[in-house]
Amino acid sequence: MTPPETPPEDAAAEQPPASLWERLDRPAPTPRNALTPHRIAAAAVALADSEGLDAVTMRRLATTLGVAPMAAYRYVSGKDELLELMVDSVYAELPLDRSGTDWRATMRALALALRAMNLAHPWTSRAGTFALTPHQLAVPEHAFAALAEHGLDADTTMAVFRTVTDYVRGSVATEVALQTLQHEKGWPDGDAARAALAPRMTWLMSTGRYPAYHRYLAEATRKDDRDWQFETGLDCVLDGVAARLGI
Amino acid sequence: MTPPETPPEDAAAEQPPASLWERLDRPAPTPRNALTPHRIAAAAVALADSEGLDAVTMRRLATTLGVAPMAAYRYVSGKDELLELMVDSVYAELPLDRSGTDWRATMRALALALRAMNLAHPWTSRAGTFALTPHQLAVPEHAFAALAEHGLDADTTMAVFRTVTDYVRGSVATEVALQTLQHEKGWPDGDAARAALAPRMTWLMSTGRYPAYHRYLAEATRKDDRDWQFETGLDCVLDGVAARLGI
DNA sequence: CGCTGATGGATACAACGTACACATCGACGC
DNA sequence: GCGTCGATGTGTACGTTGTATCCATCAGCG
Repeated sequence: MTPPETPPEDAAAEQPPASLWERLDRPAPTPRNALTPHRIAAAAVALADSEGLDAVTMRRLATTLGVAPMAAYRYVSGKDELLELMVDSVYAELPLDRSGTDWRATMRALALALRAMNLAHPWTSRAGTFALTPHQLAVPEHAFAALAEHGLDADTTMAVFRTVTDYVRGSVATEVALQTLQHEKGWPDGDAARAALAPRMTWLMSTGRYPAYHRYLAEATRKDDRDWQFETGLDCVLDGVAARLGI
Repeated sequence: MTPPETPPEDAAAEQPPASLWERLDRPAPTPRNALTPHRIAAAAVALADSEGLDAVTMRRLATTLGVAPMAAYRYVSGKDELLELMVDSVYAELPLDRSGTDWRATMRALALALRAMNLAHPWTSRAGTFALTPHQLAVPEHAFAALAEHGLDADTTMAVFRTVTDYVRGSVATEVALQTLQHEKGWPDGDAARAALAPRMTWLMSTGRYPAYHRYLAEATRKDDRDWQFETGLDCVLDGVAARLGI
């Protein structure tokens, strides 16, 4: 969308315009009582948590900060950077304690933590595909450290990491999509959701094109046990990784 | 967002207003030379394929159809339904040939087909989280049929399906996010992307907080071999499923 | 005390989704 | 043959969004 990035660097410094994260690290030139990237991010995250990502509007955000609509643009180049900031601030909460346990326990704990994070902030699975922020980078760092002692080459290490986290990402995306739908339609639980979806589902089943799925609907008993579903899949993935890599 | 759905049903029929998919099945009451859901979906998909999901605007769409901005609303209740239609029409292309091969070959082929679909239509990983359309339902149906003969209970069957497809979804989401970024910034390949991201990355590495990741950057040789990455992870997942379920 | 650079405010614009009322056209009963 | 009617597409309009641009204000320093 934006043209290939040609900042006007004829005037003063010739370094690129000090990326968001560099600016963030210096302690703010004039610490009045005012706006900071952290305050902005915190407000945006709170808004997204309570009313969904669509409620995060530059104007809404400015209102909750008690500030004019354009004020935040002093700290964030646009909405994209705001989203990066939000995602990074959520990743900052991830518990990455490097206990002395083995790689499998570490990866399993990481997977559970990532899922918990995504369920607490459901909008991350829509916003945070890949942003390369400091706290996001801490995740592979953490995993690589745990995997380092097994003599895997770099590519295989990454493959292990990606396999596990990609499963988590996909699983959580599915889960969050359903949870979000339930939430915004006001269905209290899985039964209510199924009741609301029943007409559509009944019609689909009446076409006779989905006999196996029909059987599933009739026989399944853990349709709402998301924890079991997630961990069953996760253990399969970890088994597979362990077996294929001989660790 | 929308109030809990109270269609005005005092007038004529008292059945719910004939869902999108029911309307789609009857061959269209007056087949003039005109707009149909299929034409609309095809135009929208073409637009999204060539210029990204953000280019799919009710107005843009109307223009490419040679029609007034509001015309499509006769066939689609709003943009959400348009997205459903788009996603369904893309799933319709999925090759789901039920060859006589075993479950593992079927699931592997399904995973590869899903990935190919998502790479051909990168916007699906942003739009199509869970929509319950006819052609989407055909995917679990296909998988369940292949898994039926192994005596798994319904919940376990679903777990197998979800484990594999969730891995695919997550993996493809990562891949597409990067590909999209590259595309919209105009970077021709992975090296160009790394070059463009170098300032940010250099700064991150210079903090010294990511030694393991730094080592990965230096040593990895298959950073751009997405096929290898995907299939390695996929085979891990399939191994794990097979081992844990004894099949 | 007056200057300067940083901070926030005000105004404005194009583009978006979509509600609503209107025009037009094909088909069918008389 | 003709008038009627329902289905299909048009025109206009409103509220909301992201953001560019210019202006007011204030802190801190000489």
